[in-house]
Amino acid sequence: MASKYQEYNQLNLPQIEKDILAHWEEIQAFEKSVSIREGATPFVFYEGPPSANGMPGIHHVISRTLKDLVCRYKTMNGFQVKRKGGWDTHGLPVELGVEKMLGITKEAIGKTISIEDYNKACRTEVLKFKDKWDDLTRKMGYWVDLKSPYITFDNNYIESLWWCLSELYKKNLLYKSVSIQPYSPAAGTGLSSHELNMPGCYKEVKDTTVVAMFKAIEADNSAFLFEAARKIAADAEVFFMAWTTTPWTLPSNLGLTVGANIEYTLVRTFNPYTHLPQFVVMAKDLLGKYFKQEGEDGDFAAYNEGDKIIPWQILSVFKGSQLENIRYEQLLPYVQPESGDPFRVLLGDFVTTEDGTGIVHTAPAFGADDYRVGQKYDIGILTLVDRQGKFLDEVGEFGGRYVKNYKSDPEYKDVDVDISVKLKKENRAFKVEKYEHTYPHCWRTDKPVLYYPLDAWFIRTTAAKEKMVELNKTINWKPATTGTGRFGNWLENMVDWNLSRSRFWGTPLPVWRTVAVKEDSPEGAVQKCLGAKNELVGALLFVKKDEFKADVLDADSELSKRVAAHNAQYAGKSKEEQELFTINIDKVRAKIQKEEITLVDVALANFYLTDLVSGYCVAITEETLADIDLHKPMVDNLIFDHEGQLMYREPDLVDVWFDSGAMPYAQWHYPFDNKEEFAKSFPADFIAEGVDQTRGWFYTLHALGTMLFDNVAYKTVVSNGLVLDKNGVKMSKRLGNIVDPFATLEQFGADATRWYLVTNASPWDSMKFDIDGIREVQRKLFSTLYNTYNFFAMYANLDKFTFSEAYVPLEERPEIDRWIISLLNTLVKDVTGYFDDYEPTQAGRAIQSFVDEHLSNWYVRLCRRRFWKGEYAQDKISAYQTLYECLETLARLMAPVSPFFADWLFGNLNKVSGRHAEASVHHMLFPSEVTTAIDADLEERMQLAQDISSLVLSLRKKVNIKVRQPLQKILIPVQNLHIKEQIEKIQDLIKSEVNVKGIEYLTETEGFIKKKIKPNYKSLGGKMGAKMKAVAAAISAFSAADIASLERNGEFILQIDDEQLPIQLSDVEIISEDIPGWTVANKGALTVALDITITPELLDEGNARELVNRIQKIRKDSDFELTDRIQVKVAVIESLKSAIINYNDYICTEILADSLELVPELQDGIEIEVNDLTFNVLVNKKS
RNA sequence: UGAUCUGUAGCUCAACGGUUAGAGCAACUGCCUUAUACGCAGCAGGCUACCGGUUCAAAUCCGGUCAGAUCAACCA
Repeated sequence: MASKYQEYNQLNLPQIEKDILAHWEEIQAFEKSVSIREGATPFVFYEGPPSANGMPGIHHVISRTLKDLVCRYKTMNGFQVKRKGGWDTHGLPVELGVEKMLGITKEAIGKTISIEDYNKACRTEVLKFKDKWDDLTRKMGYWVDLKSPYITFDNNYIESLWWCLSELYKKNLLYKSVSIQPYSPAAGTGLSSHELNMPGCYKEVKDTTVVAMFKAIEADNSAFLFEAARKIAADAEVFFMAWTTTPWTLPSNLGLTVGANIEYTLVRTFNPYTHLPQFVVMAKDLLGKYFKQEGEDGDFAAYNEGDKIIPWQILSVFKGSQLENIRYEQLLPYVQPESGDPFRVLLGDFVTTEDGTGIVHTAPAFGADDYRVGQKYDIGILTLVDRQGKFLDEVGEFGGRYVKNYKSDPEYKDVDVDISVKLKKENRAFKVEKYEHTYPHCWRTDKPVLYYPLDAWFIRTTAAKEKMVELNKTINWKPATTGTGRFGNWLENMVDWNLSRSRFWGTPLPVWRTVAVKEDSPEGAVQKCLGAKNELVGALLFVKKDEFKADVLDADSELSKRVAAHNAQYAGKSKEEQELFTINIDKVRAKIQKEEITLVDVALANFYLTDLVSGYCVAITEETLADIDLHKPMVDNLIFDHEGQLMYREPDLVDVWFDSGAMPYAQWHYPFDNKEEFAKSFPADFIAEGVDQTRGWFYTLHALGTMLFDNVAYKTVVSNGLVLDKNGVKMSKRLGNIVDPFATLEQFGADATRWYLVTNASPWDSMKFDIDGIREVQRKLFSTLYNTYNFFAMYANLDKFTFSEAYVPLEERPEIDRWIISLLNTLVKDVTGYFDDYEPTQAGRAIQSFVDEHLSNWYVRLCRRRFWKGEYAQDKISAYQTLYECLETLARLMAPVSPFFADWLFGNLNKVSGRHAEASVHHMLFPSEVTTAIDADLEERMQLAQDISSLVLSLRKKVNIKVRQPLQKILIPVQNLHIKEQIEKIQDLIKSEVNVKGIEYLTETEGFIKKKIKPNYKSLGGKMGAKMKAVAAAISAFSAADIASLERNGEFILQIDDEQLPIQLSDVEIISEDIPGWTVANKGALTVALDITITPELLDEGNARELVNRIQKIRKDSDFELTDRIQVKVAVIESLKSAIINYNDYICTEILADSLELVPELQDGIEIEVNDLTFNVLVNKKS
């Protein structure tokens, strides 16, 4: 144990942190903080895995601070908080980074670079900055287990993911389906939503749009339309009008969708192009877009071609629901769908009347909504555009033409225009015009994207929607609005989760099928979904000889065996069939000798083993399982033999969000290992990430938790906002406004940075990061507290205070000690409440204001003398104990947010006092409030003391009398006895603080003091309601007599509009505004008057104090020790003579002088100035 | 385009529907200090983004508009 408190010259947070870090490592502080809670209730935390392929930024510091402080707080509350770290290692950002590094594009992968080499590059690249991340983690004081993190590319991790997928598969929640996805014909590839959201992808374009006319077919359900029309023209035809911005999708039209509750009209008019009489159906709300007001009910007979005003007339109005299933003639009858019942009117909830006609042209192949509603009504599908983006040959005169100018052909003619012209000519277009809107473009080719039907695997999240919504209600969201708003909304509008990614570096989908990779028509395919690695046993692995290092079966004989079995199937078949399907093993062997082609190529080439030309074929056994890497390309080379049919893996990878969403299970390699560990750690008590994860990690965790375990995955989730630069702009490399976290930590230290990030704004508000804010925190909080500690250390060392004396009972301590202890306990209560509520911002701010306003600038300032004057007796010990307790408690309160400084402070104190056995504050328990120490009255009167002092100081300033000049008295009018008693208890304090001799109270104030009355709106408002204004006016108009009457009787009857309204004393606030003849100041209801008469005695005392002040400065400038005794000579000045004589003792005591002499003249010495008089003093240290 | 969040002093943030919207930072003027810290007092600085509504009373509640941010997207 140290005998002295360490004293410091200057606060150096970064240095403190380096020392503490070393200390933590030495005592294994983090590991210990977990192990000492062995057996305690666990508090489960999940670490959202960061991706280490980018440098960490300052925004990572905020969310990690949040996570860390909660975990530390919970540990200090007695929970055991394990924190397994993790790395997110798959996914597009990694791949794009590698592509960029290698200077290649997606197309090159598998061609100029093997998938294997490419994935090898990803594997190393993804952890490129792991060291940097680890370094940041350490330096910022984030306690997380970095030694055994989960890594998403790990085989075990992937195996758990496979298990999850197979569970979903078993529950029929995993399925393959066509989905309409963004597709770039120019690049020949589907696009991820990420790619579609790259800046500049949505471009403003001008497209030719057309309102096409679909001819209704007369039948029972459409009779009501025709009836109305037939009254006017016996041969009337009725048309549905539908608008499209993509006329090229019209040949693929199979339906028209209307809103069930939208009102539609049948309108009689003329076609503006052909001028033929017409009966058309469209939404009532949109009539104004197509018909001029003046034409309504116009004269049809008088209409001539080319007339500007076209007459029109509403024949009937009806709901969209009445149109359901009415049939119409195909608009452009080039091709019919193979199945389904097309060309009907459908109902869809996505229809609006914001633009178009309220009738939506529906081509299931080219729109997600269209597809969905098409499925519902089984209208089939027509995909008349190929993957290059051109019409199929069957599409008549348009066959073979590109629907957009994908080849940058200068001669390109817009198909949309030609289709529109054709429709115009055929009397099938009502309006053709250019329309400007935004449309997504391929970021690579800059060409417009098509929505196109592509195969994909889905998780049927919609099946679990109800449950997910229900479970979400039990989650504690911070802030709550994110849970109900952004997240709740997202759940309500959920669609099935598209898992498929056509990439290379990721978790492979563990589904094998008996159909070749690119083969269509999967009808009758056999498929299986693996749920464990060992289910691969028995699969055949095709590899090049040097790729598989295991000691394997005789591959050749295995191959022969398989080929023989295969051929046996065709034993009884025709010769042609045998020739076509059986395999010549010798040919295969020959090819094996020469070529190196992977199995994927074979599979693509129709998977006949005759074309099998790769090197080796082995069957996987238990022994060789260990050598299987669960990534591409190896998994693609694994093939199952299903009764002679081969099963190939579905080529897709799984969305990386699945990786992270399954981390509660996969981090433990569940269910293969750690079953108990998992049971104890699911669900999480707490997670925290940025709001941008709402529909990412938060969603995938929730979805999988619900679908796999019928449970939430987390109980509390804190979503923090973004960190913006000081101008409110998102930080990005492009703008160069990234704040380097290392430089910040180096310069200001982690604690100041953490504190700033936590207290500046609520974590969920996006915050503008300004380095000056950190500087301020450092100065205001840490410097202040540091100085308070240093002040304590300095005197405690002199007095050898080590907290060895018995604890002085609170009731025996002076008022001010009890006050700060009371406040301290209030603080403990508040801070605990805030932390429990996941409101660290409020907690930090409360601590900050305690340190700054109360501890340093009131308690210490007022108690200074107690520390350096007088005997080492109860009062002094009480002061030391009080201050010590404040500092120690603060260290514990601050520990979650500023772990370094807190431990430093705690350590410094504890090393001397040895009060606690713990080697770190982080092993301590969080302080709990001592309710009995809280004294509301005491806190109130200290507030009064502070207010009164502040008022007196402002009065002094007004009349220009320095505080050092003592004054006789102050005068305080008091409304009631309680206030008077309160002030009396703290009057000594006020007197010394504002340097006055006495306080007088005015209780009988009537007639003497000028008073002002104000209505208390809050208490009156409820009673008076609408009469409030009149009441307030009446009260403001009170005379002094009225006020006196109210004060005397406690009640007053107001006369308002012949109504008598009683008011109570509590309904108003009465302020003593002025005391005639005195200098007065007010704050709220408090009034203080100051006697500014300076008697000769007071003047002497003031001068004496001035002199003390000057000599103290000399002592300090001369570098005397605090305890050095001195001798002083002063050159006499007449007006100061009496002061020096009368206050000689006082001065000597204050300046530790053995003698203070007046001499006529001084040659040497220092010139000083007191109240505009200059003279010399000589100060000598007594040797 | 939509959903969500945010918009208060030059800057960062406060303000149970209730008196004249407050603090800190920064600038200026003083004061206090045997704590290299700080504080106190004064002086400035505001159409609480804008427009409406509810209410005796709105920065606060409700609509709408605008701006910024995030996420999402099938937008005819």
